[in-house]
Amino acid sequence: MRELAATLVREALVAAIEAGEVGLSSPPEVRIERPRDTSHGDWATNVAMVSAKAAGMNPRQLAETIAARMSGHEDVSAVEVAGPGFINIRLSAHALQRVLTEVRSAGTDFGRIDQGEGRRVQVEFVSANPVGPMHVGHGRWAALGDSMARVLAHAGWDVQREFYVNDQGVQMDIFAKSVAARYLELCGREVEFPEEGYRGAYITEIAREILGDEGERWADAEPAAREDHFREKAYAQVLAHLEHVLHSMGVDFDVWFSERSLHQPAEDGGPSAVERAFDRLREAGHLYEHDGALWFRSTAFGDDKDRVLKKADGSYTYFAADIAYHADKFDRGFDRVIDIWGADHHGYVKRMEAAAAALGHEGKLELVIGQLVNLFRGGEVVRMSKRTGEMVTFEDLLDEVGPDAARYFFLRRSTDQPLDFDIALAKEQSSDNPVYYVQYAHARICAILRKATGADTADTSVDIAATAGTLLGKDAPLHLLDSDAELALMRKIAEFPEVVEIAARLLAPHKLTRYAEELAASFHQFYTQCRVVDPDDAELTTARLHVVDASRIALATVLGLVGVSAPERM
RNA sequence: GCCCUCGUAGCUCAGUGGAUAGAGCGUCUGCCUCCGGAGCAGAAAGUCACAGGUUCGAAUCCUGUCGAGGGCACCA
Repeated sequence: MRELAATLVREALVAAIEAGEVGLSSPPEVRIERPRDTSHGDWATNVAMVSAKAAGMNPRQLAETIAARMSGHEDVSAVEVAGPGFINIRLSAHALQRVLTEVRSAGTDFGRIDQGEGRRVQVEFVSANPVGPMHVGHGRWAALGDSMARVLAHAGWDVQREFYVNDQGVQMDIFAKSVAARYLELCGREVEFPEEGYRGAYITEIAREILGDEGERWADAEPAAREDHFREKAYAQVLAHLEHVLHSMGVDFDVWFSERSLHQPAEDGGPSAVERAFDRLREAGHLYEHDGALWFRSTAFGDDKDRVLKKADGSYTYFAADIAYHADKFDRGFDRVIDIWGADHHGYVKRMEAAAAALGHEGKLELVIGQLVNLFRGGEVVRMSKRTGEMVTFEDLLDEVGPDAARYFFLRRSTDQPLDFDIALAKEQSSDNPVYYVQYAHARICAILRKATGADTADTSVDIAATAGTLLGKDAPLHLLDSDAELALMRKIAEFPEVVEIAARLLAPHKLTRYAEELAASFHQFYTQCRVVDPDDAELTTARLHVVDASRIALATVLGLVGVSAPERM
């Protein structure tokens, strides 16, 4: 639609130039935007204001000249000059009716655009430490990353989802020690629980499981051997659990990338990925030694201070592995590399950007910072304490509100805004709950389509998409669709490809939920004002069923990008 | 102290340098002989934190002040 409007303006401008009405050698780029106030029309352009000086005309005069050549076009119902020289364009009912046919032939491909042109993009997200349950923030980032991936794919990108597994380091060691301590307690031994150990009940459960599987034979083993064994067992179990929880919300990863692998020798026995990354930085002159440690001169790329990569004791910092990890991502040939991090990691942004630049990939890395989630229950803050272990995990939340409500609520706010998640509202089955509001519109549409078949509306075997296909032939009297409610609904449907474009470009999935609510509202308004199935008017019924079915497709498609189901009945 | 993010209606939040700043909730007033009322219509509600600057034009960009959250390890 935007392209249609731009083309209309461009053609009018070219015609005016050729007719000698406008003194321009070549037409300028035509920028089309949405007027903030819809009463100004569907589209507006400031092209007359931008090129007035070059044309030697005043902006309004130029605008009038262009507008005159646009009026009368079958896709334009009104064109007017406003303010300092805006050209406001209202598309005709004819142009909107044509969209219905496009939507219905596209099906779930509706809104697919070619922004990515098949280029490759990787989205890395969640990447929670596999040492315990995920918190609700992880849930938000999971929904965010997955929807981002879905909308990027819809916008023509070749997308890969990746989870970076921190399977090495201090956290893992503490984790192993914690499990070992619980195990020994279960064996009736006197043990001192590690100072910094994880005290969650799940640690004891893992220990109990090991005890059940392998008996007490580890009680008298060497502590180091015991911890090594427990670390592997416990970590594999937690990782499988994370995968399971994410999957139950419809989030699946293409790659689970192990941090540990970065430290292991290459397949040919050569240096590890970490050492190879060091070599690259060293050759480029970005490393130096100081106080027995190896430093990265990140200040050369805008960081606040230089960073240690290899400590004086010979061990590597987390950052060292992260540099190697990103070097590996770049080597894999992605055109874009997107990381979604929690707000608690945002202090890390500058040094990672510095590392990307030092590796010769400035601008290829996009760091998205997801703000945290505050849980409420009917307006009351849900208090959580890590110390006492009193907390609502992501899994708890999923169990309580279900995957649809969870995903929908996680995506209702812009990424850089902290999210207040009201558990009571998410469970409510009323119009106050936006996910029900949107899903209800879809179920209502399906009820109409069932009704239109004349079949038993209680028959659950009706295939809605197939029904709509057979019910509605290619030629329909769409010109009958000209009431305000019908036009408004068609406008909203036609807006969808634009929403995909913006959501993908700005990496902003909350545009999707917002659009879904607007579309649902347009549909409910249409429903209230226009009776669809009317035995006395077969023509109008057919035409309206076309809008209804196009609404169904648009709603189901946007919900698909959000990752929420589109129920045929509720 | 330094860095990052944020500050928009009573509340929760949209807003891509454009025109008279929008939506939901809440408050108030209405709409069911009719395809699903889990719906719809209407009303009231604003110093876009504040002060400068850039621009033909700023909620949006820049600087400063105030306020909120987060980050400032040879932790991850």
